Amino acid sequence: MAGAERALPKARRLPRAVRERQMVDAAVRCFARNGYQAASMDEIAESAGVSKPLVYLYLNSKEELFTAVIRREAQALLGVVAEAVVDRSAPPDERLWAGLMAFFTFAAEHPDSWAVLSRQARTQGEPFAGEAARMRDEITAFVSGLIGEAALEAPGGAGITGRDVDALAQALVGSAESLASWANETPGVTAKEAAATLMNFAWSGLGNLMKSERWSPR
Amino acid sequence: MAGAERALPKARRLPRAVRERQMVDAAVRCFARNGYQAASMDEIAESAGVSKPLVYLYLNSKEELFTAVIRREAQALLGVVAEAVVDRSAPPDERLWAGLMAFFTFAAEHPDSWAVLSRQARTQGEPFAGEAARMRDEITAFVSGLIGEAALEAPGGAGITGRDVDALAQALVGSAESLASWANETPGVTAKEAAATLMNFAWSGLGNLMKSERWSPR
Amino acid sequence: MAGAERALPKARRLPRAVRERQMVDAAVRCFARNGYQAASMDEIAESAGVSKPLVYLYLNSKEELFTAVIRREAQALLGVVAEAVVDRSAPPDERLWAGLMAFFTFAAEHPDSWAVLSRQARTQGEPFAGEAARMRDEITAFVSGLIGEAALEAPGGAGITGRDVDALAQALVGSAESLASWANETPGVTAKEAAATLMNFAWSGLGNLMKSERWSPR
Amino acid sequence: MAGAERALPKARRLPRAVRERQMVDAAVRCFARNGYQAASMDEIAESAGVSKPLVYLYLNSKEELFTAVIRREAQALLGVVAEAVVDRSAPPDERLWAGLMAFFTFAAEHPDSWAVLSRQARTQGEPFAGEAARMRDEITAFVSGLIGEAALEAPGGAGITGRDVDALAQALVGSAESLASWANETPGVTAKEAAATLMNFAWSGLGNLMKSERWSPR
DNA sequence: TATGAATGAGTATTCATTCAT
DNA sequence: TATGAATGAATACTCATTCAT
Repeated sequence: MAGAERALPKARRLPRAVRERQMVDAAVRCFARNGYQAASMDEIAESAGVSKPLVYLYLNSKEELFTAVIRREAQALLGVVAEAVVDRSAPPDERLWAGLMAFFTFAAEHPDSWAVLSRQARTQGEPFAGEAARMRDEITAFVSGLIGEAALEAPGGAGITGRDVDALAQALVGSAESLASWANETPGVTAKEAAATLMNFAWSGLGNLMKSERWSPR
Repeated sequence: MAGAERALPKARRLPRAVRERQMVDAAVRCFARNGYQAASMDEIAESAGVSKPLVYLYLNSKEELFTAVIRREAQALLGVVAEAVVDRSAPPDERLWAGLMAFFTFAAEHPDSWAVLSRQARTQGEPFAGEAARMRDEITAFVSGLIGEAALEAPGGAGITGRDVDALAQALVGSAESLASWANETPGVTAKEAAATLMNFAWSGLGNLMKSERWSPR
Repeated sequence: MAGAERALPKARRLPRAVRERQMVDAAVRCFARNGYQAASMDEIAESAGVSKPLVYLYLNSKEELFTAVIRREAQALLGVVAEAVVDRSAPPDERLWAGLMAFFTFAAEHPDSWAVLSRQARTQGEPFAGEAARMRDEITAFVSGLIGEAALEAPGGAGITGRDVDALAQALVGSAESLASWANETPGVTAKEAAATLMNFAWSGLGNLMKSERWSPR
Repeated sequence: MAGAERALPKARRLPRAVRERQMVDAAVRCFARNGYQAASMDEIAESAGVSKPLVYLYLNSKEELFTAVIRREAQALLGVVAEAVVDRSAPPDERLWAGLMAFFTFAAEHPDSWAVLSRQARTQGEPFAGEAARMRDEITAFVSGLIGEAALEAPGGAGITGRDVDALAQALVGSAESLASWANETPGVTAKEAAATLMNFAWSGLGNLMKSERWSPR
């Protein structure tokens, strides 16, 4: 009983930067659980422990808040992946492995972030749309690059066209997304397992492609 | 008085089944373009050429309408794929190829249907959630089956566990989804190309796996 | 007690046109008493005996509702004035008298209408602005016409320029506005008195002007 | 450390009177452009170059701030007009002329002040209402006095009643208001022109009245 | 079978105002 | 003297849903 004469449950008068972070954190949670439309500003404000006007004072609108969320989380995700693959002297398969590990680890450690990003990555109707899609494109482009590099090293270029590369990148990114979400909702699946599955699935397939061992109908 | 005093410009008094189909068609369009939350019942009713109360009379609620949409479209998609792979005597790779062709063809021919299905397939927050997820699970299970079969035929089972199989199925389904959406929004990409990409990407990868040629870190 | 088994205080299910009129009526009252900004849609809906959504269904927005109000009331006012002065063969003073009588009578009989119109007639900041100002300009132009006619008949045109005419019209309209509002808030002042005051004030002044009896400083 | 370590870019710590003037100045601008309701305290504080709490510290509330604005501007307007007509030995027409010149000059030189005053002069709904109306009444009373004086000098009193005088004053004030606003929004119209128009319009009309030359219907 | 009329319950957003320093 | 941080209360507008016919 001594001390603590009025337990202050909600820390008040915090500096703007701190409050702003709290708000975006809350928004990540809410958008992750309900999606953009169904999440309400009331809910977000309450979840952040502040009043609605303060959210508007700092973040201006639901749309800007969402944009801030996507940007921050996308930046974080891209950041860890980029750092993992930064060593350009490493062989492509090791770079891919490192990137995948970083990616699956991020998704596992920040399930809400991943939920927001993946949910919105393919949504087009919304007024903002692009923000998340842009990040996906960035990742896809990076993967395209990796695959392209590998193709160049292949004996005879393996007859792989630019569109082939794009399509393969789409496939690879799609399977990574799918695996990440599945891993998050399936108890006991680790980031390493997910990465290994994808590595095996993808890399050996790509390897065969590079050796011109293509499957064709009939 | 004699003769057509009611000049039915908008065909009225149609049998229930027909009206219902019109409504679900309209709903597919609207949900595809705007998503579940942003699509409005007003919009759907107008797009179907009927009054709102009629929509409620036949479909009861927005949620049930959406469920009906997902069910019908999922059924259609599953139907064409199932029919394509029905010949259990065919070799697994040919069955997979046939299934992929059916899948990508459906997605290409019914872009709105595919948009609704894929957009909702991984959404969890909504009150209904399951409907679309259920279909995805069904497809994934079928793919798991195919992969499992292949593993059994492999010399020594190749040391592939049940969860390996599930993970591979998730990866495969994810890449199919990603490729389908990419194909739909990229002019000039045909269903056959998409299917071929995936077949090469996946099947050879799987083939290597079966031969125990696994990639592992270090 | 007999009969009236469930006194229906609010007539329900009225045809759209009727409801719409009720709403605009209510809006006239509210805008008159509180001005555009301070009047709330809740208040207007309640005053009209309907729910807010119905107001929006029929009138679309506060701005459109206000525009509808101004348009309807301005039309009504212009209508009675125009009808009063329609006989172009009558001498100008009689036409002016008839117009003033019509104007002051309208203002007296529809004090709310007059309040809305006069309050908004000179407001410029609002997003719509023009609607009411347009009506004032129309009236002013008509008065300009009358004065211009009179000037033409004057011996030697009396040296009156176009801008003189405009200025005189502004003065005349301003005094009419002022008198109308004063009459409405001063018990016992009739429309006829107000019209007579203005007629004397204005017409004789104009008469002198026409005779070139101008006042000048020094 | 030595020397100007506080480089006060925005002059800070000003004496209260100065700050207060800045705030009221800013308020005049904002209220003039947007009206009472639409002007926001944020806007006013920013326009005054101070923080909102300071505005509240000095002016207490939006309503009091507005009252302060009206009072100051009305005082200023009344002041210049009163000074212009102070010579009670001058003939009435010259006093009126001097008053009108002062009025139109003020309106032209302080368009924002005039905008606030005229916009609010006839507004009744607002909670304060009176402040601006009071000033108008004061001016009207003064004009009434002038007209009454003239009537007394007229041969036989010209049969002019007290209410006639009030009505004429309303008309005169109304036309002055209208002309002032018109002059402010019409490029090239000078205060002198406006005053001359009104003088001619009004004074000759009044003169006729005094000579019992009344217009009457029929 | 079909609809025009109507609303309860929200949602994003804004604003005057105050507290703690 | 001066302000950054914070909010209660309102406001315009929307939407899924139902009633009466």
